[in-house]
Amino acid sequence: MITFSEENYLKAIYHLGKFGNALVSTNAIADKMDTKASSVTDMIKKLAEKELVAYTKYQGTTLTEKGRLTAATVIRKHRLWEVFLVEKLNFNWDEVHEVAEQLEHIKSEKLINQLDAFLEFPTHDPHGDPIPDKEGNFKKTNKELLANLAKATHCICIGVKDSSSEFLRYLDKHKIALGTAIEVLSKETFDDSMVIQVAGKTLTISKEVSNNLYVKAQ
Amino acid sequence: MITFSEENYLKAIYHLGKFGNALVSTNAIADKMDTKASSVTDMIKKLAEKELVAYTKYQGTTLTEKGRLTAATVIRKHRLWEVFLVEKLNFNWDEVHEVAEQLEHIKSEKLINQLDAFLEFPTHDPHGDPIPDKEGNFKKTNKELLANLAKATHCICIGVKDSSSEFLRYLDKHKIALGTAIEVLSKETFDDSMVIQVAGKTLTISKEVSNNLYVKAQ
DNA sequence: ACTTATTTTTAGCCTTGTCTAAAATTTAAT
DNA sequence: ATTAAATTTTAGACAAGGCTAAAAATAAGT
Ligand SMILES: [Mn+2]
Ligand SMILES: [Mn+2]
Ligand SMILES: [Mn+2]
Ligand SMILES: [Mn+2]
Repeated sequence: MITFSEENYLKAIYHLGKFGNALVSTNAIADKMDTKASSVTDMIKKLAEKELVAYTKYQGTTLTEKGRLTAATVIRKHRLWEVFLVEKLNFNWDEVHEVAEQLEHIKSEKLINQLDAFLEFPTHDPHGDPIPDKEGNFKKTNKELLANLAKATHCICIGVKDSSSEFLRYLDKHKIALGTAIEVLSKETFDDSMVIQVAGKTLTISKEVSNNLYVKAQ
Repeated sequence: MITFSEENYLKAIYHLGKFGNALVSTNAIADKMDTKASSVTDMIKKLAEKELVAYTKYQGTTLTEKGRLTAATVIRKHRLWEVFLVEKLNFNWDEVHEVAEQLEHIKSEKLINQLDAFLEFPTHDPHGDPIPDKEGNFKKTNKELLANLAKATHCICIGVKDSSSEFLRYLDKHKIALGTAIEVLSKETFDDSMVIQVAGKTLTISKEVSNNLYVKAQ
């Protein structure tokens, strides 16, 4: 039986290691998990013992196939629950993450598959992140950061990089949601700010904003 | 912050102590929790420290008002989730308990209130048990055991005492569900078996069955 | 190449929740 | 009223998951 803590470590390694491939450092994990490097070393040993990660002292850690699938399944559950909270329980997209962090650890294959069906097999969560299938796979959509678009480009918002409550509520305030059409009116080279057209109004946004909005060019 | 384990102990004490009133023995808790008396003593001390139970050495334990409310809230969550699983995710009534044991520990007031609304404020779970409100209260319906009914009585099944998978599947097999009309055709004094009329057929049931079916006489 | 800085691991300790075995207390039986 | 039986608590141990401080290994700087 895998513990909540083990699942959280696997998820962190998955994200840090670009979906399970790259070597991840002990400190990077400690940072992400908000814990100490010594605690990470201890846990990595347990995960290696269970063959969920491959670990060589001082060199770093990667997920095994078994670890990758476990991590992807936790992420699948997290994102499906986020969809449930927004679509069925009227949560706002900035309120779901904390609850999903708990729900993602519920163990029941039937539960998650029925939930998936109940939600009509969503492909993305409320923040635009893809939902892995049962095998832990998902097609990666070609999204790009709004910051990288040229002047006069038309695009549609399809996701957020930063999904903090503060950023999401900023977007709410300015009527930017997934699916919202955006046009780049101008870019300021000095501070990388942008003037965009959104929801019938023009809006000046900082590079912090444009660097955290994923869009699909039209 | 209250732990999963603490919540489970409170729930056990709540059930054993008739909703929080009576004094509960250490052994009774150990039995119900499938643990050892020494572990119970340790935990009781922690709960007493947190003022969730009142405890005097060798005498037994009762819930405080704070403990009673905490226990009732966990039970509220458990039963709401059971309704969700049956009503929305097509679980059978014998499949929900294990998953609800996990879901009942999720911490989010908004989650449980929105779930309650989404389910349209159900009053009973799939086994006929009442769902406490936010204050931990519920009106107790006057149900009685089928075993106690006299010959020729008409009644409706409104709950199960034993909610084990085995018993529930036995009921499924014989088309007995919540709401099903039952008539007592005869009672055998020798072994307390009964012949009943249900779903258009006559059926002989043992005292193990009639002692575990709650009904409302018509 | 050698020294310094950074990263990582080890060693030892703590808390939570569990256990077994022994001691203390209460209850039951003569 | 004693003695025996059952219940409950204490003492001491352990595994999981965390911590701090010190040691070891790797990486960087001159
Ligand atoms: Mn999230
Ligand atoms: Mn998300
Ligand atoms: Mn249940
Ligand atoms: Mn139930």
